[in-house]
Amino acid sequence: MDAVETTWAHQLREAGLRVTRPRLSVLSVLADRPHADAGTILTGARELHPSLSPQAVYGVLEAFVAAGIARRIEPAGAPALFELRVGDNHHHLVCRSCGAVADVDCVVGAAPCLAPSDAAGFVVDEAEVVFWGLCRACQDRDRQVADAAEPVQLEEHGIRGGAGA
Amino acid sequence: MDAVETTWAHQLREAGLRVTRPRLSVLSVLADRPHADAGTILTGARELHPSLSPQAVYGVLEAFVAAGIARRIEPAGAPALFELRVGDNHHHLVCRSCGAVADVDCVVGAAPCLAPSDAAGFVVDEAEVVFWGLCRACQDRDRQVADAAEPVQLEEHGIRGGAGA
DNA sequence: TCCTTTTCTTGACTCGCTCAAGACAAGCGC
DNA sequence: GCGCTTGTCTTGAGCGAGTCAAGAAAAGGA
Repeated sequence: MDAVETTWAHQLREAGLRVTRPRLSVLSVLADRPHADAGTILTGARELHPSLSPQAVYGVLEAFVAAGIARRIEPAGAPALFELRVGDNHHHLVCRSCGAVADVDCVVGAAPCLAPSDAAGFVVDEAEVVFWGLCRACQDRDRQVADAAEPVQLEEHGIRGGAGA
Repeated sequence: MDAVETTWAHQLREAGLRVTRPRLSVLSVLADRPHADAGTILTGARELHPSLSPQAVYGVLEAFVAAGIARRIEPAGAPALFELRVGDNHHHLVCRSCGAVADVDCVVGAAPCLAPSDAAGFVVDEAEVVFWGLCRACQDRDRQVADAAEPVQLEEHGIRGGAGA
């Protein structure tokens, strides 16, 4: 176990979790790729632990989320993504075209960073903010396509319709 | 066809869609129940059109969303919900316990009503805000359970963990 | 009324995820 | 270092939401 794995092992024990190879593999993948989905995590973790099963990944991720080591985000129309960045209060930018996700720092800092104008009797503990748009790579690609063939509709980027918010 | 259906028929034609019984049935259910999922819509619409197929409902809803008649919302961990309220700029309150959804007016009004502090090269066109919490009914039920048996953890309400936003 | 085009029905299928049972291994006490 | 307890992982089945494709049916203009 190298220095990084020792740190992770310590973090797992701190959270009351046992230190196992599947867990270290998943941590390694998550550290490499923030915002990975379960499938990506499985593929990556299998490079370190070839016999790893999909169910083990789901179990590990659930344990991480419960222990506060990882955070689960679920953009509409996409499988759940997982990230190690927890504890701070940040939001996400999601590309409508390729699904790329980027972090945005919250200007307020503490959760919930927003309060609804009228809570309709709800006790609100979290405000989840997702910014939908087009990432730089997809903008560039669109420009190239538009230059090559004039009559191109930008409409096709809509993963979903809906009013803005 | 009654007066309400005539209005809907007009709205469908305005949007360039043909007027069909499945579409009128779905509109009727959506008018009755804002924030209904595809299954609920199917069940409701079958009261008016018994032979309606699930795929027809998906097709109708997709056509409505594309035409701007309906809006699709997808709270994390729940099937997609549909609502007729479009065009204005509002957000949603979601109950972690029972999944109930309520509308909240946006104080800003125009989309996107928020701008990320650093857009990381993204062109943002929409900010989606979901407030997570506990609805009044679930709060009441919890209080009753807590009164009946003292040592009750409120933890079990978490549909998902994760840091606040 | 006919004809074209859109829409709906039928049926098979994919994907993301969950559940259950038994095998396995981490880590504690000795 | 060894055995035991208990949490974790593997194996395999299954579920719900949603998609895809092809042919039948119906809307609506000529």
